[in-house]
Amino acid sequence: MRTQLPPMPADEVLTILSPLWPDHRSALNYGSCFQLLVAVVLSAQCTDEQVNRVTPALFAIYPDAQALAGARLSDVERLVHSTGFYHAKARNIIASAQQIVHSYGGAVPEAMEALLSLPGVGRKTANLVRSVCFGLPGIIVDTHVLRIARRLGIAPTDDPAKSERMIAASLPQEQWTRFSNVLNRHAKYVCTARKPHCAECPLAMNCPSTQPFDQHR
DNA sequence: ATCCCGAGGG
DNA sequence: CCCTCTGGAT
Repeated sequence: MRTQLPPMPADEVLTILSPLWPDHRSALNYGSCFQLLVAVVLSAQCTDEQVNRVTPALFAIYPDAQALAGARLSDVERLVHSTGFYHAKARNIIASAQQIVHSYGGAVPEAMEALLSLPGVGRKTANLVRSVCFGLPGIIVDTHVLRIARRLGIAPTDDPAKSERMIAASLPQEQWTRFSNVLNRHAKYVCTARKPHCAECPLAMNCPSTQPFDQHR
């Protein structure tokens, strides 16, 4: 009964949504590239707001890689507890800090392979840090971008790595970062996971996932 | 009760 | 590819 629409071209989606989300800076609070890296690692399965609640105390005690590299696990665990996955996150940010100090002279590296070698840093975190700190292009596939790209038919997959490749292939490199940030915002606030606000979405008319009276995956 | 601004391990 | 890790939001 539902008419199946073809997927919208990625550049067309970006053209329509871009004016609606002019402010594309991260909602995370940080005072340096290292602090951003830590904040992004902490944001896994957690809201930015919750991360921003714990980072002031964390960064007051451990402002840089040097300081965090010498931290005690139990102290860091207590500080990041409310962000969830606290054991792994605490262990990972300490180990990453140690690796940054010992292998990269205390500065966050910009090479993709170097970032991916840091414990707790995957493609999403690496692409975001490269984008914000170094102005390098990358598709930042978080759960929001993954969901909206799937719904729009731009990247019909649940595999983030595959999604990243599909989106990258459908856009010129100079639009990668902008696409990531605009789609993240739109997915977070309009094309939401639980109850998408299709009535307020300028793409609804051409979206393969829009159903009569809303309601869908 | 179920889901969520990831990554690592089996 | 699947599973697990966690607290907080809904």
